[in-house]
Amino acid sequence: MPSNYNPAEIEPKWQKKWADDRLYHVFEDSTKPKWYALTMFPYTSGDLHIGHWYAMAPSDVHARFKRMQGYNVLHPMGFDAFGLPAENAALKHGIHPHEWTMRNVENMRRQLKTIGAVYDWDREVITCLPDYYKWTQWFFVKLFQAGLAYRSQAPVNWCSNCNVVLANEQVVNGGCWRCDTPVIRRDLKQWFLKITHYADELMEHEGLDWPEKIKTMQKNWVGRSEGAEIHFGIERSDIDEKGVKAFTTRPDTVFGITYVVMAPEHPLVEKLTTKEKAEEVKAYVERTRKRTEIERVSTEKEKDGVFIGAYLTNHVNGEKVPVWIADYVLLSYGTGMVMGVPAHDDRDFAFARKYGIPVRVVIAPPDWEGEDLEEAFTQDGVMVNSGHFNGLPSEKGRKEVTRYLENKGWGRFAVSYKLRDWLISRQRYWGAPIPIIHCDNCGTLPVPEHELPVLLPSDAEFKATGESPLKYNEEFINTTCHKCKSPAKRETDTMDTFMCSSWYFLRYTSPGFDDGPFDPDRMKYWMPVDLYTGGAEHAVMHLFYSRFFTKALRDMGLVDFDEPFLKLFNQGTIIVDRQKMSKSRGNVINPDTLLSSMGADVVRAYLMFVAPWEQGGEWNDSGISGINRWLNRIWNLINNQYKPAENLNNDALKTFERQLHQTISKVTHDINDIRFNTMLSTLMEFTNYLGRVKESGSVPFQNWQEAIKKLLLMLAPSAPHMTEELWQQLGYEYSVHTQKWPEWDENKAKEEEITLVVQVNGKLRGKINLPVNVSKDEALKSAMEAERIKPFIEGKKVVDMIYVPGRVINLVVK
RNA sequence: GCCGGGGUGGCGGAAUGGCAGACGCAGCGGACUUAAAAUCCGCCGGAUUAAAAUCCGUGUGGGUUCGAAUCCCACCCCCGGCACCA
Repeated sequence: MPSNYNPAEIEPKWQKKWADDRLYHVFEDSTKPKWYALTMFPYTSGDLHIGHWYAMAPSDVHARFKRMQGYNVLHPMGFDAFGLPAENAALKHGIHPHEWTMRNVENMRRQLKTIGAVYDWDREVITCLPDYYKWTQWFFVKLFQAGLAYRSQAPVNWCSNCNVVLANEQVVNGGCWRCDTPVIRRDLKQWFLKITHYADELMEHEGLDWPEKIKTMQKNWVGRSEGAEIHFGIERSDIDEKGVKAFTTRPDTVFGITYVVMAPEHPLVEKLTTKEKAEEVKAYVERTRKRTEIERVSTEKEKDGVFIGAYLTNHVNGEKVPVWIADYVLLSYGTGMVMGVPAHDDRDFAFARKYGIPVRVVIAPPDWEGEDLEEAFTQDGVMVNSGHFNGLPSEKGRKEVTRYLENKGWGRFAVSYKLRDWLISRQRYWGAPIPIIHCDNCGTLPVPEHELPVLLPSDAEFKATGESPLKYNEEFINTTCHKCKSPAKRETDTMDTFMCSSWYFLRYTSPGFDDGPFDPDRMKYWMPVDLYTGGAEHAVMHLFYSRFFTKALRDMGLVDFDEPFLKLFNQGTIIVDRQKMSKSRGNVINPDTLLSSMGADVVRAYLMFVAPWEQGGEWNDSGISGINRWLNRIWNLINNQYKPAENLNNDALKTFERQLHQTISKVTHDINDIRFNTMLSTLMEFTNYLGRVKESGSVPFQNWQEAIKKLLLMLAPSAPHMTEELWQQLGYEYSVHTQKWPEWDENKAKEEEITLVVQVNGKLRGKINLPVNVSKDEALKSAMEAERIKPFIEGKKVVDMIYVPGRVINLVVK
């Protein structure tokens, strides 16, 4: 009596057996090539939704495929467990962040297990546990010792809702990346990591198989521009400074400078401002301070500014140029001051018009005869009104002028970057404490290695006041200086959670290792990651930071590679009702209920089938039933006895073999190239074909059984539970997941007959079947003689014949 | 504004210079059933048509080619990213 496909019964059964047998236990096996397949680990938000499945299930399919191909595959899973939501939940519900987080870990681990992935849970990593964050702190100390971590007073991004500072990368459209609250500027003493040290290297993606999009985003984020720093003279007896610098990419326009603009926060503004202007300037600076980043950088807003009464000397022509301040000039970029060349910059042009500042043309537009400009001319041209540089093309002028300035001591070649150092201190509780002590005698000292971890006290009051909760924990804050033994204070800020995720992929290679963050030998065996999959939203956050970490570790001699992730793949997003899934919209698809009705295998396959993985797709309840029907069809195909017909012929068998081998070839290519949707449709087509063969019984039992076996092997990565069950029913040796991936025979896959499309004047008029080795002349002859074609060429002159072997014949007639 | 990606039946999508719409969903018709569900079979871009067949059809307009969804130019729309970076 054939059984029914009942995933609710077989899936838990096999998951338990695989776990009991440690089927997916991974160790360093030097006899096999290694494959490190990494999926971005989830944040411990509480519930796994279908979006998580969309990230995890297809990557598991690919990892399983690699296993069957003979690779020693590491495909680990863990939890990004520090972070604000834990603290917010604590404030809201009165649960301790640790308890909230670990409860979520429990639940999510349970849910992750239902996916049926090859995760080796012995390698699980949880970033909020002391045996992990000890090493996060250790890395901080190493970075500090290498001169890559420093503390500095600076204007920083502040989210007034989260009560915390944000790194530049975490400000999205002028708002907080978590809650969208517009960020404001605050002057605070903060810890930074010197990511700018690697600016040039981070722009390069040499040898990396990454999406163009991400590479471009990272390049733009670094924002390298070449130009010059130009000095201006301060000729004032009441001021010590003799000069001030501006950065420009257009040194060829220095003769066109008619004013300069400083950022309102520029340190010289107060000194330079004249008495008469003091009040006006002060008001403008105040207003700038209060503005959110969004208001300040909005391109919609008309630029405004204030003349501060002072003048600087433009060395190239000795002119005195007025000094303005305007909030569109940012202290954080370049030198915090720009030269104003209205004739050749759109912003300067608008600014000069508004305030009646003269416009002087120094790069002649084509056919220019000295008339006033209607708009700024920003392209290249010939230099005019520029002393002895007149007549020089502006492109050359950029170099010549800079060289001239350098000789005179009035400037130099310079490179400027948009990238800022990574701000990593956070004024919150739920993070790894920064392992630093402040001693009145010895200054700022890193905690010695043997004293790590600096444990996060469990009894801190975590009110979101904008100050570090640890500040008020006497027991935590008071310590002894290990150098001079006098009382000292601990640093009370915690680290950005992106610190934790910048090295977790190294920890997976040797979890539990006690003598360092990772076992150097095992790390060397597995790293770098061969395939990293996850969302594109981490382009200039996690992915960027991880590359920085790797390069810093390389320079410390801890790793010997330059890049952590060789191939990167970004999956798309699953949407519901044309919207992104989210709790607040109430459109979250809960995998748990799907599992009881259809099973994990159906959900896995549906997610891969719905659209190309990189594109993402819409969740559709009736769409998934198509996959459910298909898996049931396979189940029934195998559970109902196959009966060969009485008279078998060899041609039918040849066709059968050809179908099988073509399927293996197509499926292998598709799964290898991460084209899961077409891989599954190929398997569906083959299933439909097998259904017809079964009806006719046209091949011997032996061949049928062999084809079924290969079908199961090809389906095993996608539907691991069902195939394991059927594999066992057919009496094959446990487990289907330790079998070899089937191979195809090119000879058996080859077509014996080809179908040639026959066109007349480019229009399809018929098809002819011919042997594979047909000659050109024979093919053309057959085409002209075909019944369907004759009417179209009769009475006309054939002027050309195009023949593409195996594909098409095109008869051009007049 | 700039930089990516995209626009194909009722829907998700396939085909990246050679048969447009594979595969699946939905729909329609039929078989089985007392009936329904499930399953199986057939049809399923539009127009003309009894049918055969023909014509039209891949965002819009042009071009290259024997031949274009695919390549080139211009434009429109959608999605993602960046956006006073001097």
